[in-house]
Amino acid sequence: MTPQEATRTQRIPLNRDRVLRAAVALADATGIDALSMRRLAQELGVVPMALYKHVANKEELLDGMVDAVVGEIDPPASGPDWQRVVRGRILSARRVLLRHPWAARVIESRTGPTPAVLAYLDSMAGSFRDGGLSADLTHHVMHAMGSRLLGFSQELFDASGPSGPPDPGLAARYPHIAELAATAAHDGGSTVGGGCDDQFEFEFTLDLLLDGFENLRRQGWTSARKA
Amino acid sequence: MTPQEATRTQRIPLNRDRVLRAAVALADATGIDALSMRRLAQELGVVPMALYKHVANKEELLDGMVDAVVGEIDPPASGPDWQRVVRGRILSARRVLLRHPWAARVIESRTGPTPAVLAYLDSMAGSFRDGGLSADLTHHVMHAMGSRLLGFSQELFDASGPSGPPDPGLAARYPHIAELAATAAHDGGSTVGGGCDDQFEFEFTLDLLLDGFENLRRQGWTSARKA
DNA sequence: ACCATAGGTGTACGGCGTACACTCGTCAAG
DNA sequence: CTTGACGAGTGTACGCCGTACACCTATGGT
Repeated sequence: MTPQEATRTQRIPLNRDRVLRAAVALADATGIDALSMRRLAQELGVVPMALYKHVANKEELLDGMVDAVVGEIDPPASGPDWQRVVRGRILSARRVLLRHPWAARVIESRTGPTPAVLAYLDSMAGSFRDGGLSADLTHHVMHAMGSRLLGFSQELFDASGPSGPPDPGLAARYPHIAELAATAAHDGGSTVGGGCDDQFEFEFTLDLLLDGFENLRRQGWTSARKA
Repeated sequence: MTPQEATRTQRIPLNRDRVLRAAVALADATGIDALSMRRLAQELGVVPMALYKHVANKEELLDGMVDAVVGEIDPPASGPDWQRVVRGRILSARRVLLRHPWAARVIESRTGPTPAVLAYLDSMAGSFRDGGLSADLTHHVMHAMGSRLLGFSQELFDASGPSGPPDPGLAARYPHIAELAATAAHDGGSTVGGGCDDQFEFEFTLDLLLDGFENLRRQGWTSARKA
């Protein structure tokens, strides 16, 4: 086999998707700390700088990996019981994050939410709204779920729009998020800026859990596992 | 001023505490990504390798920083109302983590819990026990709180003892944690190893929140802020 | 007066992300 | 068929990182 033939057969010319998939696979196999541009390039049989024709830099690579992983989460089921719908979706998200143990930390390390994350959050908010929760309640409920159960940390929400007037068209793409942002904006409570009252959100979740715990305590709750 | 005098006056010979405090201050001021051994050494007017006489490596430096920060959390107040006690303590922890925005991520990135974190968790568990919650319920409640509200992620708990028989003496130092570990061990449910049933803990929290949300919804809950 | 020791130094290595200039294969226009 | 633009992959190089290792030097106990 001549070198040219060898070259010709192995060229499958490498596109952004192949790069992202290889990156996810490498992170799954060897951990996120072992994922370097150089190592990834080697895995793809290519020189490190070749990757930069497909991703701008490592940050964008990580963004792409996050989107790939979040894209694995099942779409919401349909049904009349909103708790069932939300529960199933979140358990699907949890399964995805268990498949990619590095993902939760990477998601939390992103400075701004990526499109797939926004879409996921938007559709989740939609499930609450469809279940009959008010936009107001949905807003706080989303914050509460952000307390790790969604896999995403709190700050993710705030980062969505710190700059000036909201991008029109964003409301069209993510209607539920836009609705939540609106409710946050027009109840000009304790915060000065346009953002959410983080302190309120935190205490909302905290008190909800504490009351729940107290109820369980009063009922003499026990985990009742089959021993 | 001779060089010797200059040397003598500026020598405050640098100990582990000064290193840790400088590291925390540097991370507070410039962000955790800008905290490098070289930069920190420069801040202390010293050559990079000098730091290694006081911390074994960067991981241990980060451990030390975590302990320093967690040590800032107020001790639990005393009082008959356990919800008040826990609430106050957690809000203190939150204030600390807001003062050191890098800390939450660093804490979650540690592979094993540091002594101050263990002490904090132990004393928190003690507050629940003192409030009358059973050891069993306290166990799950701690997991639920670990869902970000404590500032620490879930996995922190599991890491506490994956290896063999538990260290005797640890039970003496952290009695409540030992108690929780015991309840986890002897209800040999769905898990094979000695650890917790993560799935159960996750769903426990999830269902608690969901039921809380549904109750709020039924009551037509509204955030009732003074507009 | 001696020397062990603890704290600080200097040099060096391998790995990282990536800027920049290049080569080379492909393909459309002349 | 020639040409030349262009996109994909290359090679070299820079500055940062953590840290191993050998060295110096002041201090304090004998």
